[in-house]
Amino acid sequence: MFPELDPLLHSELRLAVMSILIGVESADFSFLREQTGATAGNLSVGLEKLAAAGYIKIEKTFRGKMPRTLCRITPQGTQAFQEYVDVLKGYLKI
Amino acid sequence: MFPELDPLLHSELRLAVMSILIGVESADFSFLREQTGATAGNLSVGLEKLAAAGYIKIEKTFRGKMPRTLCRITPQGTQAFQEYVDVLKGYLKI
DNA sequence: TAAACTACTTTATTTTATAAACCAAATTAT
DNA sequence: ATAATTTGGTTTATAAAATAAAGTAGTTTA
Repeated sequence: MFPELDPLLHSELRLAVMSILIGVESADFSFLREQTGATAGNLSVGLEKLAAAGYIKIEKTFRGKMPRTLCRITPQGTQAFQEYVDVLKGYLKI
Repeated sequence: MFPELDPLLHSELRLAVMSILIGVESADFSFLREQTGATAGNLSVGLEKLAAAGYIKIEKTFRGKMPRTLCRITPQGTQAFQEYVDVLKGYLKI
């Protein structure tokens, strides 16, 4: 009746991050920070968790001399997100 | 861009409870326990939180000699649930 | 060259969720 | 009759998570 909601995605911040990443080729740390309104610390931890699960891929590069953390969703991430949405629809009856 | 998801509803158990209650006139503790699969302790705490927020009303009665805890959603609860769904739709783009 | 800013990570604190233990009465079995 | 089990929960303790604070490393601006 109420299958489990992937706990990794059932978090306001991580869900927002995935929601952004699913719509773009890639996004950097600052952009995700602006869009989500999260603090840098929370975002850092959140991204690390998503990466550890294989839902996103983090690529560290430089833009000129400044460090830059690029994130992109993986196929597993896309699938997990889609599944989460489907399960949630059952909860919400939508 | 990402408005807050009511933290009281953004919990797997409490969301499941609300999802049940929104569709029925009332439901008792045992029924909610069966449907959600939650332990009695977690359900007890969860219901108390929803009641404290005014999202549900808890009525303690007896069925014969056995105690019975009846729960029903309140108008505020219905509204909060609806709002939660709407906000979530923004996250999920559905 | 000192202050302030960018781009983070790490650690600590608070909150929340989960699980375990407990309680009281009712029912069932011996 | 009484002991064991079940029902219907609450309370308390533990584990996990989210949030916030502090720290690091380097860059840009005044």
